[in-house]
Amino acid sequence: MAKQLTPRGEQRRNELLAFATKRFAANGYHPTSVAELVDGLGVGKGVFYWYFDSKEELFVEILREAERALRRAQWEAMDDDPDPIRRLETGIRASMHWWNEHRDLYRLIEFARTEASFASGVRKGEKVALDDTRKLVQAAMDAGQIPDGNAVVTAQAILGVSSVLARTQLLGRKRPPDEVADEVIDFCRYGLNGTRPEARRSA
Amino acid sequence: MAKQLTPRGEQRRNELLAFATKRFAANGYHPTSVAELVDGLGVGKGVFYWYFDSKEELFVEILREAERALRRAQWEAMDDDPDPIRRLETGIRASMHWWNEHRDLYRLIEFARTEASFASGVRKGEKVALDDTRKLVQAAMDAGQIPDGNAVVTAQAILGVSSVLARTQLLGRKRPPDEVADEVIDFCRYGLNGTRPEARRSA
DNA sequence: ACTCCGCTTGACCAGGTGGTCAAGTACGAT
DNA sequence: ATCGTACTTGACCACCTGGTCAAGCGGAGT
Repeated sequence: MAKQLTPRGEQRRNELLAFATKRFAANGYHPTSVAELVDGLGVGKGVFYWYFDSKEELFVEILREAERALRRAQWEAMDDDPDPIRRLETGIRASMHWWNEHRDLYRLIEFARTEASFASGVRKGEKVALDDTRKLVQAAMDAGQIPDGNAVVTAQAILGVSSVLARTQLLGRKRPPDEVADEVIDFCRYGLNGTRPEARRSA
Repeated sequence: MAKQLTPRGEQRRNELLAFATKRFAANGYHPTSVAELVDGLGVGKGVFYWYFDSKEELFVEILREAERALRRAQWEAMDDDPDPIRRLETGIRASMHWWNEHRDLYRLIEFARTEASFASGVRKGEKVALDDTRKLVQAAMDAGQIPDGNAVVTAQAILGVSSVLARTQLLGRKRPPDEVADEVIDFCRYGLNGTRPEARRSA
């Protein structure tokens, strides 16, 4: 697409993006028709196709923006901390807060992974996330903070724990993001055998 | 449904189940039409509606059978081992082998979770899996094998690591199930800080 | 006052969709 | 041989889908 938009146009486009996100998350991508979207906004169908080439493009756009926003949130939180383990923890915490405020997007990304037409895009985004994580794990290994091992697998495991606890504890039961982040960090650091020498748990 | 089926009927039904599983996993549930299924099998449309009330029922049936089969595989593997940690490990290993041989079903369950009409069914199945896991974690805590903690969250974390590494390592890169299971177990036991005193890694 | 163009309208389309059903076929039991 | 019923056929249906487009609107620039 990439069209020149006036401020008014920009706003319409965002309305469409936001409303579609809500409906897709609530009802699923396929069951939500373009008609439902424009009716819900009280506009004609042509509006939709003025801003997007297709329903599919709209969805891809939502995904792309979500990934960009999450990544930015993580990087802003990690800021310039030089300690890899602390960066990792901060990243996890930032992710939890972000998911907490963009619950709909979690489900959309999960769906996108299950359908061939979107899976490749999602995988690209996840590759970036994995690589960010992997680099931190590798740095921590190099610095001797944690024992050597397969950094890729370790990074995936960390993302897996984050993802599952985000889904179940944060989005499912509605626990506070910081609490869930603490649990993710705990499990990732110590695993089952973890001896936790001192009290932790942040505010 | 629940109809009296002759052996021939039973076979047809299984053909439909198997073919639909393959197509749903490859193309997605919604994009796969009933017409495509019956054409692929070279039968008339009435055949489909003889065995299933609707496309949706077919899908739910696939999910239900998948969950039952996986659970049975886990329990058969764990058999009568009294040690909870070892049971946990065996369960993880069995799951990896099962997913490895039923790759299509992984994606189907992931999709089912993203759509309101199927999500409740999936959650029920996952609740069972979580409870099985939680009981083992609790038993290990009670026996003093691992430190006390929130057994539910821990169980979820274990399932999360299993799930992610199954998806990425087992199904994505096509690593052997036993290797992936070892990595899951390693991470779950020791986390990042894990010191691994002796060489592990099974054959 | 007029023009221009970003934006909006909604009837319309071709092509599917899930689902039905009257009719027929195959086959085991008698 | 015939009968009953488990199964199969495929034309058919009402409805809905994503997408198009000629026509019109409205507000900023002149």
